[in-house]
Amino acid sequence: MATIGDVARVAGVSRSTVSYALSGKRSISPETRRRVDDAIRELKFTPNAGARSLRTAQTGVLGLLVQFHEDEFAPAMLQYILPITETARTLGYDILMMTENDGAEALTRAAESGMVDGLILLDVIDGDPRVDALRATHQPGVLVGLPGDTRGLDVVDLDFVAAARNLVDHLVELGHRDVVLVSPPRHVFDRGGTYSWRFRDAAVQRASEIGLKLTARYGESQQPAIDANLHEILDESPDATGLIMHNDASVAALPRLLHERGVRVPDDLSVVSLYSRDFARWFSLPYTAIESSPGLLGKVAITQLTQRIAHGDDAGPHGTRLVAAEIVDRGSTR
Amino acid sequence: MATIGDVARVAGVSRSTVSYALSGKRSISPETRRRVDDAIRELKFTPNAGARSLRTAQTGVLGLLVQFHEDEFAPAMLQYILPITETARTLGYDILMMTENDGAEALTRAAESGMVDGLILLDVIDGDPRVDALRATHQPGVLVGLPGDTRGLDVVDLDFVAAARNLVDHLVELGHRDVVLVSPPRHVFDRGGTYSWRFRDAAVQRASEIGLKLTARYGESQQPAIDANLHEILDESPDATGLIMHNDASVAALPRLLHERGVRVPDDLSVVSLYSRDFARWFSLPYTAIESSPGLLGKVAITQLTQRIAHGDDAGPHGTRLVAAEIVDRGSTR
DNA sequence: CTGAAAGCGCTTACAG
DNA sequence: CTGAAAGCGCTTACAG
Repeated sequence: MATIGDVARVAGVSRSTVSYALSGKRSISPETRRRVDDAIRELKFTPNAGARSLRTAQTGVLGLLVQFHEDEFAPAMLQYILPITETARTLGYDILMMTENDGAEALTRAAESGMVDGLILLDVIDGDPRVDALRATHQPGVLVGLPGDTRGLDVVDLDFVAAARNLVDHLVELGHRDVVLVSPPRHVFDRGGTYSWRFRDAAVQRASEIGLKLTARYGESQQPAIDANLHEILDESPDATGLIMHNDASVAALPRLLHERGVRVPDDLSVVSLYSRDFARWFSLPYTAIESSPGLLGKVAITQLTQRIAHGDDAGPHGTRLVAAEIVDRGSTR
Repeated sequence: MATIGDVARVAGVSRSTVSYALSGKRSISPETRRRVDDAIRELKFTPNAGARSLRTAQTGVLGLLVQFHEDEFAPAMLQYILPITETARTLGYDILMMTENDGAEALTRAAESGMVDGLILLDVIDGDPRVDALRATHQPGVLVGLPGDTRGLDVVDLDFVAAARNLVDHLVELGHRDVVLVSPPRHVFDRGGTYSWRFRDAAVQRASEIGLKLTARYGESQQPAIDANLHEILDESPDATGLIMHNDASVAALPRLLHERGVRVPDDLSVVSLYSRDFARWFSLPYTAIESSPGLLGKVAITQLTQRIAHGDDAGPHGTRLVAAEIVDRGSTR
């Protein structure tokens, strides 16, 4: 592998000139520039990342901390990972992906060893140990998912409160009076997945405000429990005319299950949910839904993080950005 | 951030002693060791990754090149990414994930800049430009997916030939005489996805050897084309009693579609396929299938790669490892 | 069992 | 417009 010294020798200039030609941080005569460029091309020179990061204390790498919970639906995670990786690259960063169970330890290791310039925490929950680890490192970081205590943190999440209200209003406007909500599994509530109760509590409150009967139930995330749970829920609310699905694994199973029960959508039952366009495509889901916007969330998160890396506290106050909840009408309600 | 010099000062020893205490490459007196360990703990010292990689020319990072084709089923990719990341960590490596469209350029950039010790190419096709780029870098690499020319390469893939034979034999043993195969979309064949024709050609050949009528059809990978395509295929082979699904997106849609058509499995139709246990779980797929073993493939690939990194050509001859195709009986045939 | 020193490949203040 | 030199934080041959 060629070094900057090799390039300097071939071009007949000093190493600093090669470095400045690369960075553009001072002006170079056209003739010198040409010779340097030729030498770089001839030697296929690429600056060594380790040396550069040692000198500049910048790596051009962001650490992405992904966690997989048994009670969550793994394929949904990919929707977030991909746009994050792509947005990062657009801004000149690569992604170091860390999937360890002990996310706090992984985060600390990446930060303390200077492997990354910043950190993205995916699927953050209330009381998430990674958040304490992030605070301890003094590294720039951004959370996707809202914890309880956000002091001093940059956070991005979907506006689940607005999402729940929108869906409730949508059904009420169509004349529904008896609706069932299928939430994430109870275990998600218990371990601090704030999106679960933010959505449910907002739906319950909105329903009571406008006189809708709303029955909130826990869903499941693993077969065969999903099917049994959905059958039970539907059996126990025979008069419900609307169904709000806030559960990835359950809504993915719903089309087949409703077909088995002979329930037609929207003729017999109006169904609304919350998921992304990609998710709808992968699972052939035909329901009107709040767009969960993983691509936008990833983009906002990475943009915020890179500005924090570049400007520190001058990038503005730390805070929470809730992405607006927009409804995509797929005709599954009436 | 504390440096090795800070630790040395606090412990009252030289920097080399701290370094050797860390690496264990020479013996240290118990008393010195204690003082060094105390200082490391006190200062929360973690060696700087950039400095270490500059000195040792080793990064402890592997580059993972992921590609997303429009004609493939994205959620299936996660099955490979996760076990690769986890196996790598077990062996002391982190994963730099690269998803650029121009995979060859990304690979070259990662390798030439010395960001990684080795490369994993996911979903390799025949004529894959990343393979040429890999050869040019002289970096250790492993391919998941079999290209046409494997000279000098370490390759890991599922044994699709054995998989196809197993499934054909399984159906024939049960007495089936007329079977339909749904392959990946035509576009996957055209762009060099060797798994598509390795599986199809082996199935066709095996069928002709043992006198089975086998109709091979192209599937689709995007709705609504998937449904239309499957309906057409089933309509045009009304006498077929068996169905071999070699198409992730189509098989994911099959349970609902068969239900809509009133086709019961296995009473009216025997169905076999090829996917992983995770995939079956995510999509509630009830079909007997060849286990595609993404976890095992990832593990074999990473193990092979790390040995190549450690021992170069002494790690044994370059070659192709085909993972055995095992059938998981889910009772969808008779 | 331990230390002083060289050097990995960059970037950048300093000097001209 | 350009160059010589220092130094980022490690590891390891060399010396004792």
